[in-house]
Amino acid sequence: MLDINVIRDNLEALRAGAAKKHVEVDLDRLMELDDERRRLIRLVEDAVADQRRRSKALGKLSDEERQKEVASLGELKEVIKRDEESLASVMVDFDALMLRVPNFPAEEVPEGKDDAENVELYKVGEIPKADFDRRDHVELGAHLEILDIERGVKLSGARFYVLKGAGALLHRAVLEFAYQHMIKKGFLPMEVPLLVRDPAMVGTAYYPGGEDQAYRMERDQLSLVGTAEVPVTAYRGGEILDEAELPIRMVARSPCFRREAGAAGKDTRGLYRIHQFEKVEQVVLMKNDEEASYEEHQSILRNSEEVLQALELPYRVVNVCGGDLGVPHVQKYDIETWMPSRGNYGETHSASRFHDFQARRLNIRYRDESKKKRFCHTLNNTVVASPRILIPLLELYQQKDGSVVVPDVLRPFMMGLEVIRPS
RNA sequence: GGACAGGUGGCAGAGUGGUCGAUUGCGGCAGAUUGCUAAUCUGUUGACGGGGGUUUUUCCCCGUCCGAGGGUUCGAAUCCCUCCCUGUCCGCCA
Repeated sequence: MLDINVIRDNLEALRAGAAKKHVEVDLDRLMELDDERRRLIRLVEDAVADQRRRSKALGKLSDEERQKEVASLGELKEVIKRDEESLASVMVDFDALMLRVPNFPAEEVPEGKDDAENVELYKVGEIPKADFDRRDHVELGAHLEILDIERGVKLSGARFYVLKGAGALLHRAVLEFAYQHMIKKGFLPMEVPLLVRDPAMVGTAYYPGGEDQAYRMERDQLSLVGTAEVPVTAYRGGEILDEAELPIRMVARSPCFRREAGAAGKDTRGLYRIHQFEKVEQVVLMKNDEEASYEEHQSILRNSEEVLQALELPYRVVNVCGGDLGVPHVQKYDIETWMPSRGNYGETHSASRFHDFQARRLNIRYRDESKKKRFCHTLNNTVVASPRILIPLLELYQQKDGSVVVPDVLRPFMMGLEVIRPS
C-alpha cells in the first residue's frame, strides 16, 4: 500500500508506473473517493464535536430548555448517523481500491509485458555437455525408484508426487544445506504457522488478487501459505521496533501450497509445477532507506547464488520486466537454473524488494534517531525450493550408467551416500 | 467441543451510564540533589485520522481509539448482541 498523500503528490508518476507494470487501476476514481472521504470526515467530526458540547451542557439547563435541547439533539443524531453511513460506504470503496494501487517500479526495471521480456543480467557456470543421452528427471526418478508421480497422482490428483528412498533424502538434504547456509550467515531460523489469517495474506499483498492461487480453509477463514514469506514478514505486524534491532534477517523452511489456477496444461510433466513443495526463504526487515534497501537486495541475491554455486549448478540472473512484476514490487530478480530436460533455464528463485509497501499494510514501524516513527522496508528471496531444484540436480548429476552422483556438499546430509543407484 | 473467569495506555492494575483518554504503581524521558553510581525528590510520558499553520523541525484546534464489530442512549470503558483472544477445569487428540 502507498501513502494516499504520496499518491496525490505523484499521480502522474504513479500512472506511468502502473502502465509499466501493465496494471489497470482507476486513479481518477481513487482521487474522487479521497475527496469525498475527506469531505465527509470533516462533516461528521464537526457535528460530533457539536453534539458532545451540547450534550455535556444539558445539566445546566432548566427542565423546559433541556427537553427542547434533547429533542434537537435527537435530530442531530439522525443527521450524524446518515453522514456516518455515507462515510462508511465511501471508505469501503476507498480501502478496496487502495489495496489494488501498485507500488512504483524502480527506474532499472525493464519495459516489457511478460516474462519473455525479462532481461538477462549475467550467466554463471558452463552448461555441461553429456556424451550420452540424458534421461529427464521423471524417467531417471522412476528408474532409480526415488520418484513416484503415478502414485502421487493416485493419492491427491494431478501435480502431486511421492519422493522415496534417496529421493526423499536428497530433497531434505538440499533444503537442510540451504537452511544451514543462511543460519551461518547470521539469519535467524524460524518455524512459523503455515495456515494464516487474512490480514497476513493482505499485508504481504497476496490478497486481494491472489485468492485463486491459495488454498483457503473457508470454514476456519485460514489460508495455506504459498511461501513462508507470508508468516515470516507478517510476524512483527503491528509493532513498533527499535531501530537498533534492524535489520532483522530471518530464514524459514516450510512446505508451500499453490493451486496453480490458470496454469492448466502448462508444465504438466514432472516436478516443475506442483501443488506442494518445500522452500527455504530469506526475509529481511530493515530501515526505511532506499539505497540500503537496494544493497540488501543485491546481498540476498548473492546468498542464493552461493547455494547454487556450492551445488555447481549453472544459472542466470534476470531482471524482471514491468509486466511480470507484482503489485507490491519495486524490483525483482529471478534466478533461473539450467534444466536439461527443458533445454532452457527455469525459474528457481525470486528476489523481491518492496520498500515500505508491505510494511505499510502490515503496520511494521520503527523509531528512527529523531524518535520519528517510520515504516520498515521488506525484502525476500528464495534460498532453495525443492523438489523443483531436483530437476537440474538429478539431470545434471546423472552418469552414463543411469546412476546419480550426490554433490559433495550434500553428502553430509545424506548419511554419507555418494551415488544414487537403482536398488 | 462443554463449563467458568477475564481482555483497560510499554508493563502491572483501578474505574459499572455524564469534565474518563481514563486514579495509581512500575518502566521511559527531562531536571534537582549527591566525588561517580545507587537512592531520593520534581516534572513529563500513547496511537490513529481530519483541519489550520509551517512546509525541515516545533506548534494549535477537532475527532476516533479501554480486544474487534454492531446495538441501546441526548450521552457508553461502564448496559445488550456477535465474534476473536487469554486463563482454569472437563472431554477429545499428535
